[in-house]
Parts: sequence; structure tokens; C-alpha cells
Amino acid sequence: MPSRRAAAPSPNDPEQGAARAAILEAARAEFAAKGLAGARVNEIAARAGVNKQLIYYYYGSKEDLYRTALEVVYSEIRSLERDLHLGDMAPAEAMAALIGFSFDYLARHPDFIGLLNHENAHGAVHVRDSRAIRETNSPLIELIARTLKRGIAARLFRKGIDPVELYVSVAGMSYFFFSNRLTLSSIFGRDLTEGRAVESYRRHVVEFAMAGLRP
Amino acid sequence: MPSRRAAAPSPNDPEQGAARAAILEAARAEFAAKGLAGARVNEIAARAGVNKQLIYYYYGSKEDLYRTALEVVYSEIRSLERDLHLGDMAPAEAMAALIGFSFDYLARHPDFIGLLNHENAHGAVHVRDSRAIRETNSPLIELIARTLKRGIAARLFRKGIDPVELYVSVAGMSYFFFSNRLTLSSIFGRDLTEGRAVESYRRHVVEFAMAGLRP
Amino acid sequence: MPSRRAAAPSPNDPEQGAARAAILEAARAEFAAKGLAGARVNEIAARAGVNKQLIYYYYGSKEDLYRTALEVVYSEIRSLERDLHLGDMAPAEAMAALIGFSFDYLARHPDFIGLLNHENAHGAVHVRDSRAIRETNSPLIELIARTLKRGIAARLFRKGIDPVELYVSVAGMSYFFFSNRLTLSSIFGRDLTEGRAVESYRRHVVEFAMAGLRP
Amino acid sequence: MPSRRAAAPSPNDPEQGAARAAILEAARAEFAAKGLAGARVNEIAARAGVNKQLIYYYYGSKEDLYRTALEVVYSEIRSLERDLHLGDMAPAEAMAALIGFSFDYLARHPDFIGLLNHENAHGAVHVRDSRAIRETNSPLIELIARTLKRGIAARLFRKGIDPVELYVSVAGMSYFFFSNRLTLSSIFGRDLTEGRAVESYRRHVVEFAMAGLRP
DNA sequence: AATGAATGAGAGTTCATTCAT
DNA sequence: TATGAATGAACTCTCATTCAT
Repeated sequence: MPSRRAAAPSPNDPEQGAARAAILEAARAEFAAKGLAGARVNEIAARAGVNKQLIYYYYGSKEDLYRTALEVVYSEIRSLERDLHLGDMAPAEAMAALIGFSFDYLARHPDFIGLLNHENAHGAVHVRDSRAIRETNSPLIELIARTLKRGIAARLFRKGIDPVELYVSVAGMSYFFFSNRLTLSSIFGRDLTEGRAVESYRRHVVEFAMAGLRP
Repeated sequence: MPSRRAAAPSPNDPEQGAARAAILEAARAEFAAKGLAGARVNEIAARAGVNKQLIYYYYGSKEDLYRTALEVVYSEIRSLERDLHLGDMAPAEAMAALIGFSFDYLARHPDFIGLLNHENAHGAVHVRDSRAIRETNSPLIELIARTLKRGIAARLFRKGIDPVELYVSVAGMSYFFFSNRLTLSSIFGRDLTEGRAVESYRRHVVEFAMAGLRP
Repeated sequence: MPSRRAAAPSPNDPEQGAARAAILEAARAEFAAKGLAGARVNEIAARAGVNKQLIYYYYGSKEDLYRTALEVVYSEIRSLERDLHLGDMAPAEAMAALIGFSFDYLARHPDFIGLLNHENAHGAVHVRDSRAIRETNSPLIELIARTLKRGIAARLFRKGIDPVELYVSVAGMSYFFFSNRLTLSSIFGRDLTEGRAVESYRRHVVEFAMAGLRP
Repeated sequence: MPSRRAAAPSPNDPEQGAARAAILEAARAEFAAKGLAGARVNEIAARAGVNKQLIYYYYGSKEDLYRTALEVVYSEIRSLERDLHLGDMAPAEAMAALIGFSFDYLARHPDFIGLLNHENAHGAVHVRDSRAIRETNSPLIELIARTLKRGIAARLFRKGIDPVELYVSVAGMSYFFFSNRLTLSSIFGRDLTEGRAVESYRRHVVEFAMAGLRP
């Protein structure tokens, strides 16, 4: 049972771990769509094109697979956040990039929203229990704090804004749009899933948030 | 004379038995916490203190009960929205009240977030299929549009802001805070569920949004 | 879920609890033959002529059903032990009756051996955890002690024999015969399952044990 | 020259690899504890510290491994029985030694009881089908018969005792004690597993059986 | 001699739902 | 209006075994 093994694929065999990776990929999609309880191991196996029991061979249980999927998703977004290099930009430019990044990541990774919603609905116990997730501290808050400070020094931003609260409100504008656009579309009778609506909302978010920062 | 009605009594009939109401109340909580698939009919019966079969007698099926719970929740929030009377206030005051209302409603009705998240995760099919929900058109967008217009006329707000987009971004700031505060607390190592954090964030949302509206 | 209900069958309906009783009866046989792990819930349902899920409805789990079966078997043997009325007989007669009872009970209740063997093989945890079994203290040891005393006073039995040890050795002679007669038959090339062999061994046990008691 | 033998090396070959022996040892313990059905191949492999597949390589199947374990255990006890040399002792001494041997063997080889119980519970089919076990005829009955005869001639023992029945009753006293001491301890509220209880019962068995033989 | 990957069959259990009263 | 009994479908997970190297 290789379940706790880190990875160690032999360099000669590119096929190594293909099934393992396929399972993880399928799990991500299935868990994002239906949550831990709603997801079907059968369905994950079918999507991954592997025998159902292989999932147990590699991951031990549905819940362990779920936790792994969650960890991978978090580690990916962390990695992207680290690549932003906002320090090289002017404060306003940096802040706009940050806001845009929040939006674009969600636009491209619908899985993330599904996984997070289910985590929160169930007490966030897996996030809380995963050392991997807790320890990979988000660099984002530091980035925001530094950028805010630079903007304040340049008299571009107001004082007194808490970086965590700013992050939450900015992320929330984007998150809610993607997370709830189906009910919103239904209720407002306006399709928020089509490309132009998304682009337009992106502009709104950046403008609105940047305006909210002005002194 | 509705007295001869064999089955399907209207869910809002105040004459209806306590059992019926207890079931609905229990269903709301259970569905909000676990979604349609995750909720257990047994659990709803237990919470309501009734026999499981009674749920089928009154509501026909788990899914119909879910739809009813969803309709009731929407109808409640609509009713509250109608009671806001923003037309009587000055534009800035009215807008601040609106933003605060968004926040406060979610703070007091955690069920709403649970139900909406599950609806969206599953294609919002019940919202789409419910005439009751679609037809009770939200008065909110009209309210926002009118308030925006009044504020622009008074040179308090910028031009060019779309009311739907404004609603989404403002609602999103609050929604995301409540919906995701468990994972956020874990990740930022900062308890966002305690009273002061909530109050502080409420101030931030109102300030930030109002600032974003300035010309 | 009636699982913890005592019984309370309505006096008018003799069919009441028929399924429940049938399940228990089938379980006894199945568990005795194959143990807790080896027994098949499907098989119990088939033997009882009921739907498999009814077993869960009534007994909650395979293990709870097992424990119940064990308790019923113990309570039956206790009840028989209580009916022995050895106090009315002369010491030698009483002791011989006791030895014979040990033998005859096992001869007629092969389930008992199967259940006990599996219990012992798995640490006797269910016996240990069952208040019902522990509390229904066996009257046997008391009976043996009193009979021994009476026999010693009448100079029929030796002194210094511990009643528990006497019980174990007497019960063991019978138990081992029934429990192991298949391997014994194979090894000694002598069929210990046929009637005459059983009768002959019964005589041997009573004689041998009574002789062992003589002063 | 067995060197070219492709598979199926004889299980008793001292030249055989340590892995092979380790598997057998682990199997013995596992089968004794859980029976054929309850034993886990995975667990045997883990206990033996070998890859699971190696078990199949060496023994073909779980059941074949079980049969082999059974044969080894029987062959060991036979070998010990042959080493008793009762013919050299006086009849009473010899008989007491025999009874003590029954007891001591079980005290030291708890596996034996587990294996035998499971065999008997499942029809003793493996004992019946194993030529190795059937053919290695037990020398014990012969020993008992000869010792009995010598004792009768010396007027130490009663006439009319069947050697097989004597063996069964004497073995049964010890077997039942070890086999059922967990439930017995629970029921009598007296720990029969601790050293003094074992010693005391050993004395009882020898005394009681010897007394039972007196004319 | 030894191993990691993979699989099919089947187990216990859950659950929404229906039956019968 | 209310309930206990009963059921079929499905789900997670286990396990002996085989494949391929």
C-alpha cells in the first residue's frame, strides 16, 4: 500500500503515477461539483478511467482523497499568488493587478469555489485539520499590506483600511459573482454566465474597489 | 371555501397544523446545513418531532420539501426588502442602509447562505423551476437604481455604475464574509466569527462601498 | 425505529414481532456456524425469510444482532439451570444430574458451542460488555457448591475441591466432545457423531466424574 | 537433488528461505486468532514482513497456506507425543505425566486451540482431506491403552475404561479451560488467565482425573 | 525471489420511499 | 392525521487474487 508515499516517480517512466494523477483530477471535479458526501467514488473512477478499487489502493478512503484534492487546490493557488511579483509595480497598478488576479483565478478555476463552499458548509474541518493547508501561509495578506502602505505613502490610498478586511471584501465581490451567478441570473432575468457579462463585471469590480481605496 | 381541499394545503396557511410548520422549519435548517442530497429525511422528522411518514403525507417528497423551504426563504427576504422604505431617506443614507441591510440579513439568517450555496452548486434548477421564486421579482434592483439616480443628481455618486453589478459586488462583500469565514479564519489565523470581527467588518463594508460610489 | 423498545406486542395480534423473532432465530444459527465476521447478513435475511434491511431496522447492526443472539442464548441456559431443582435430590443423585445436564444441553444445542467458541476466539468482548449476560449471574456455581458440601457431609465426596474448577472440568469433558468431535473422529478413525458413541461417552463422563469425587 | 524444482518446495525443508518460514509462522498466528475466513492475507504478509504476493508465490492460495499451517501444528504435537517415553515410568506416574502433558501443551500453544476450533466449526474438512494429518496416526491412544492396561494389572486403575473416551475427557478438561477461559472469567467474575489460577487448575485436573481412574 | 499495480466479487450499511392500518 | 413495518436501490469499502515486471 503506497498510500503515504510522497510520490517518487522513477525518472525513466513518464507513465508512472498516471492513474494516481487521473484519480486526483477527477476527484477535484467531482468533489467541487457535489461535495464530499454527494460525490460518488464510482463516478470518480469512471471519470479517471480506472478501476474503482484503485482509488482505495492509492488514497485509502473517499475522505482522504477529498483532503488531498483540497490540499492540491490550495497549494496551486498559493503557488500562483507567489508568482504575482507586485513589488515591482507602482502601488495603484499593483493593487489593480491583485484585484484582477482574484477575479481571473475564480473565472478559470470553478472547482475552487465548489470545494470551498462545501468545506465551509461542513465546518471547514478538513482545512483546519490539514497541516499542509494551514502551514502554507498565504503570502497574499503580506502583499496587500505592503501595497496598501506604499499607496498610502504615495497619497493614493486612504489610511485605516485593514488588509484582511480589504482582502475579504475584494475577494468577496468576485467570489459571489461566480459562486452565485446561477441564482442571480434567474432572479434578475439576466444571464451572468456569458462572456460579456463577465468582462463587464470584472471592470466594475476593479473600478469599484480602486475607487473605494481613494483618500 | 378551501375546506374541502383533499391534500396539498398551501404552505403559508396560518390555519395549518403545527406539525406542518415544524417540518418546514426543521427542513430549512437541515437543507441549509447539508444540502438537498446530504439532508436526511429521518433527521428532519426527528428535529420536527414527527413521524417520518408525515413528511411524505404533507410534502410528497424530499425534493418538494426542499423546494418549499427555498420558496419560503426567498419570500421572507423579499418581504423584508419591501419594508425598507428607502425612498424616504436621503440618497447617501438610503444607500448605506441598503448595504447594511445586505450585511445584517446574512448575519441573522445563516440558513439563507446554506440554501443558496447548494442551489448554485446544483445548477439552481429549483430556483429556475419555481414560479413562486421567479415571479416574486426582487424590488431591490429597482430600489438601487432609483437611489443611484438620486445620488448622481445630488452629485454624491459617480455615473456609469450598473445597478445589478453594484448589487452583486455589495452583496458579495457580505456574503463571502459569512459564507467563507470558517476557512478564512483558519487560513488567516484570525477568528472572523466573534462579535467584534463581525462589527468591524460591517463598518468596513459600508465605508468601502460608499467610498467606491463617490464621483 | 423501534430498536430499543422492549417488546410490547399487542395481545390481539399473534403475528406481532414474527419477523423480529425469525431474524433472531436465523441469526443464532448463522452466527453459531460462522461467527460474527463469517456470518452473512444476506444469509440471515434469507433464512428468516425477510428483507435484509429489516434486520437493520430492528437490530441496528450486525454486531448488535450478534450481541442480542448471545444474550438470548445465555438467558435460555440460565433459565434451564434454574429449573434443575437439585436441592430436592440426594447429593450423589444431584451431582450426577448436574453432570448429565451439562452434557445433554450441549447435545441438544449445538448453537451454544459455536457462539461460545467465536466469542472466546475474539476476546469475549461481547460477553464482557453485555450487562444482561454479566448480571444474570449463573446459579450453577452456587448449586455445585451446595451439593458438594452436602456430599462431603455425607462422606460421599472428597474435601478440597473448588466448585468453579469442578464445574470447568466437568463442563469441559462434555464441551470438548461436542466441540471437537469432527477432528477427533477424523484422527481416531472412529465416528463420534453417531448416537451410540454419544450415549457411551455420556455414561463415561458421568462415571468418570463421579469417581473423581469419591473420598 | 531437489534443486531444479520449479515451485512447491516442501514446507519442512530446512534449506528453505527465511521468508517462507516467516509466512508460515505469521499464518499460524493469524489463522489461530481469526480462522480461515477471518484471517487477512494482508495481515499475514505484514506480520511476516514480506510482500503479499510472495504468499501466493510460495503457497498458492490462502486455503493452501491454512492447510499447511494446520499440518505443521499437528506434526509438531505428534512429535512431542512421541517423545513422552511413558513406557519407562510406573503406571500412575505415566498417567499423571500424560494428563499433565495435555495441559501443558495447550498452556504453551494457544494457536493450537484457535486452529482446532475453527477447523471443527467448519466441518473439519481440512483435517479430513489432509493425508499428512490423517496418516501421521497419533501414538497417544496406544500409549494410553498400554498405560491403562499396566495400571489395571497393578490394581491401580479401574477396568472398563475406553482409552479414546478417557483421552477425550482428560483432554477436554484442559482444552475447555484454555479455550473458554475468557467467557468463564467474565461470568464467574474470577480471572482464569492469571498464573496462579492456571497452576491451581492444573493440579485439580491431574488429581481429579487420577481419582476418576481408581478402582 | 520479489514487488507494485490493478481488479471483480461481494460485504455491511444507508436512505428515500411505499405499504397497510 | 398519524404511524410502524417493510423494501429496493445504491453506496463505501474490503479482500483474495492476478498481472506484469
